[in-house]
Amino acid sequence: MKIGELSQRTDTPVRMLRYYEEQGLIHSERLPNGYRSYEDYVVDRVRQVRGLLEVGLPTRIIKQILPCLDSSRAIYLPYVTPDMIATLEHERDRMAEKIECLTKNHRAINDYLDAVSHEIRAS
Amino acid sequence: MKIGELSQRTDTPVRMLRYYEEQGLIHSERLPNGYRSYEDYVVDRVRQVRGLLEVGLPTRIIKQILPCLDSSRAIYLPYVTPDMIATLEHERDRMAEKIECLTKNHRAINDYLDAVSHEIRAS
DNA sequence: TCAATGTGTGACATTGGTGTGAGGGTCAAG
DNA sequence: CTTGACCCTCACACCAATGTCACACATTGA
Repeated sequence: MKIGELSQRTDTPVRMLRYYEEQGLIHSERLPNGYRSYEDYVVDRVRQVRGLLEVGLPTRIIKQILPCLDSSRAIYLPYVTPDMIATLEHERDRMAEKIECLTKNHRAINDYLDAVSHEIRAS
Repeated sequence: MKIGELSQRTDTPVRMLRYYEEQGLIHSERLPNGYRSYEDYVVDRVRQVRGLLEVGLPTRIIKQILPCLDSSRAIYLPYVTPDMIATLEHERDRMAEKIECLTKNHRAINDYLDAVSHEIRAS
């Protein structure tokens, strides 16, 4: 597919798709006329990238961890440096913290909304 | 307490504390000499603010939802505009999405690390 | 063929969170 | 009284993600 379709299917500005490519997060072939051409799996990848960006990971980190999250999961041992392991462990732990924070606040908002709706019903 | 202590206790640059105040996220009294003076509860609030910032919420939104997350939770009905409710519901839903995204990726990293450690043991 | 739409590159602007430094008060300890 | 640590304000700088615009070429449909 071309960039416009990918943009629609991922609800992502074309500008950003080119940026993600520049940052090494997604890959495209080129058609004879120079247009970018994407494989289907890129749709999911873009969604994943956006998700990770939204929870505060910078592209630098996303680029590092993405290969490890590929569903076609063969482990390329040469990639597995102690450095990489450390990064992954660190990011995993940070994710756990974020999950905790979000869960807590999510619950608090929910509780509040519940309380408000009761309040309103009572008035 | 003064800003330096708050900074230490929250592991937050002084610069940022002043910024959060400017954005209306925390509050300080002033000592006679002009120094900021914080109540104890601000420590928790700063931690909460930082947590929310880390998961990608802008200060503008944090400012809106913070009052609803106060543990001393009396509902001030005048604050409860339909607008506000909509914002809260929206942010709550976004949080749920983020939790899902983080959980998925957290698990994937963990699985990967597990697989790697087995791989290493086997080699 | 013409107009509209899509794509390419490149450059510049903006925004939000953050860093940093200047210049100047406050205060406690020596 | 001086020194050093802390605080104040203000301003400028930085970075990453994103927006926007200009200009050119490609494609497609009327």
